[in-house]
Amino acid sequence: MTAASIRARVRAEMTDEIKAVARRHLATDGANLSLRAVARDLGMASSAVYRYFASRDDLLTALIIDAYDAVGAAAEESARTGSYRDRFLSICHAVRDWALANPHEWALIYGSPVPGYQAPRDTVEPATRVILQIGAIVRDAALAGDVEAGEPVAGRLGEELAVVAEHAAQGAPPQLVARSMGAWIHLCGAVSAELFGQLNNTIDERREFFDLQMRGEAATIGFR
Amino acid sequence: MTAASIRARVRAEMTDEIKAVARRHLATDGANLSLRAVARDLGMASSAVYRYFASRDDLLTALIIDAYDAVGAAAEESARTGSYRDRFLSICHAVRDWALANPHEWALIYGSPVPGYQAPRDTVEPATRVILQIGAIVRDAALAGDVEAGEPVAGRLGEELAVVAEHAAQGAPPQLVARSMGAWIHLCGAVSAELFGQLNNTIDERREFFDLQMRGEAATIGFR
DNA sequence: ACTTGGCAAGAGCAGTGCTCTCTTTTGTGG
DNA sequence: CCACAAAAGAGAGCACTGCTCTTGCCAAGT
Repeated sequence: MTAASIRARVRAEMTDEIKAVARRHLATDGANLSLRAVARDLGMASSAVYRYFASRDDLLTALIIDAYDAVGAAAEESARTGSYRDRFLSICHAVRDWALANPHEWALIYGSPVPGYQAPRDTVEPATRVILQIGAIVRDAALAGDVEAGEPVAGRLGEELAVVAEHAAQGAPPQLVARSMGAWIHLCGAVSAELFGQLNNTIDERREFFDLQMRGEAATIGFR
Repeated sequence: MTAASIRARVRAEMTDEIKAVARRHLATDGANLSLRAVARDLGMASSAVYRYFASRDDLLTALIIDAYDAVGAAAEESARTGSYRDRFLSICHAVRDWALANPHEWALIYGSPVPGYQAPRDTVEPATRVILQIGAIVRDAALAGDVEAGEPVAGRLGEELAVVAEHAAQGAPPQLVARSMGAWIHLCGAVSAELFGQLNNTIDERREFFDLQMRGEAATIGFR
């Protein structure tokens, strides 16, 4: 094995270790992650961490990308069988389950953006994994005639949606893209509401309530 | 006027001034508000601010309460005329408009909670103003027969919803309470998605898209 | 006139992100 | 095998943060 690859592998392992410890800190301290504390946990000087991440924001960005990938993978692993409606609901619950298991990482990607933090280009592609899956399901359902297309969307919004449809769900009617995005937004809102405490002292049957909302979205989308 | 009330008035003015400057800082620096920077802007020592707010969290709490009150007031000032459906949509747009005008305050109350920050009791009552209004509209619509009740919700969730209905929207069928809460959650999700950049490079016709989503929720609720 | 209570200021502590310099390690080409 | 260059780590230091404690001051009330 060449030297470069040995170095690279050790470096990658160290990078992963830093991220792992940072994730652990995230779970207790939340988004205001202390690079020095992470370094202490690793038994190294804080300045050494800067060999691996140019800044605290860079470390956060790495965690954000990982989180997007993780929730995207969780959604992809959810059931691919059953009716299109069932697949949609399956994805919804997979996302919620992942969020409940990793609440701080959810907050990192779907909570308020860190001030001054500008999402780098690297984050936009992993961020789209879930919505693309929902889009694909709805598109397939549309092609199979298993979803009602409904009224087209007029005006400039309609044109925009047509562009989005072409890029992200080729073959799907624009109005279906809009309803899919609406469902995705509602999904994010429902998970955030649950995680951020807006249901406290009001709803305890969270899974059922979430399920009810997503069934509502399935109906709005128009699954048959 | 007695001395005590003079003192109290001056103190209240100072408190308001601190909050005003803090709000200004919030708009530029985001949620990681620097008490020292606020104090500098006010030309006073940072320790002096502690005469008015016991901690940075206390100052944030005060801003949070004000924000809840402001968005609640904005919703209450929105149109009280027209059909129940129109009133619902009017509230939705009022909330969105307020959020667009005060994005950082929106992030403060509906973004990820500040780590280690536990919402005090004082915040729960102002936090309910908007959803209570939506609940009242839907309840009135139900009593007027202007909304379809739809299928009742079974199981423990149904019981919980009945309790919520009794407390917050007396006379409304529990399933309508559920759908109202779902609409409110979707509303929050839609505003957050727009403010937190999830629509960037995808949808520019934000108002139209939001309107489309809220009309969908109006249909889900069952307004006639 | 005098006391007292609220207010402000300043120093100080422990922590932070980040940079700079210096030293040690380490993989490798001669 | 060994000298060398590149990579990695360590430590001090800067400017900043939240918060506390002590000191001084000034005005209001007896």
